Amino acid sequence: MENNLNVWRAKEDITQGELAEAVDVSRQTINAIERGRYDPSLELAFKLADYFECSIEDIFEYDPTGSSDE
Amino acid sequence: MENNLNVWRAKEDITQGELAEAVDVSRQTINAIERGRYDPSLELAFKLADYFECSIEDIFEYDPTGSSDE
DNA sequence: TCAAAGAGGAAAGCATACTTTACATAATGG
DNA sequence: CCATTATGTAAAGTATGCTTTCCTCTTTGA
Repeated sequence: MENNLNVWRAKEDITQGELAEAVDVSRQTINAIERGRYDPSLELAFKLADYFECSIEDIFEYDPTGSSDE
Repeated sequence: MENNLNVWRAKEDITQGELAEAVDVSRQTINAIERGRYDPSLELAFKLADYFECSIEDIFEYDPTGSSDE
């Protein structure tokens, strides 16, 4: 799974902490997702898409070949 | 979080077991999601949307008011 | 010079998604 | 009547998402 959360965040010019507060998770959770340490829950994905007013698919790209980091 | 996975499944006329195999999870996982016992991971949500050739938002509806069962 | 605040990053533990195994019920058809 | 198929449920264990705490680096300002 890939994501361009940092790009969306840069567009809005907000910090990880601000985004974290907006979607009600810890700052470290946003950090971990941007760094690719893990994928968010479906709920958090919805919250992020809601915040940026886009679809989940606009932020996250699922790679069916799926070797987690290729 | 609400979903109409059973409707999509009915459209394709497949069993929980068949869907489970198609998206590579256990039958109980599909069952649990349909029954609302928990939400799928983002990865599984992508696999399901892929399978039904629709968007995640077509299957799952996030309720921001969020009291889990209202 | 250095204390404080702002930004990002990582480890350990807690919460939740998922699996395996097992059992129960209803519907179908020999 | 009995075997099979589809669904629902549950308990125990594993994997993964998330929080809390701590650390580093940079910037600011007295």
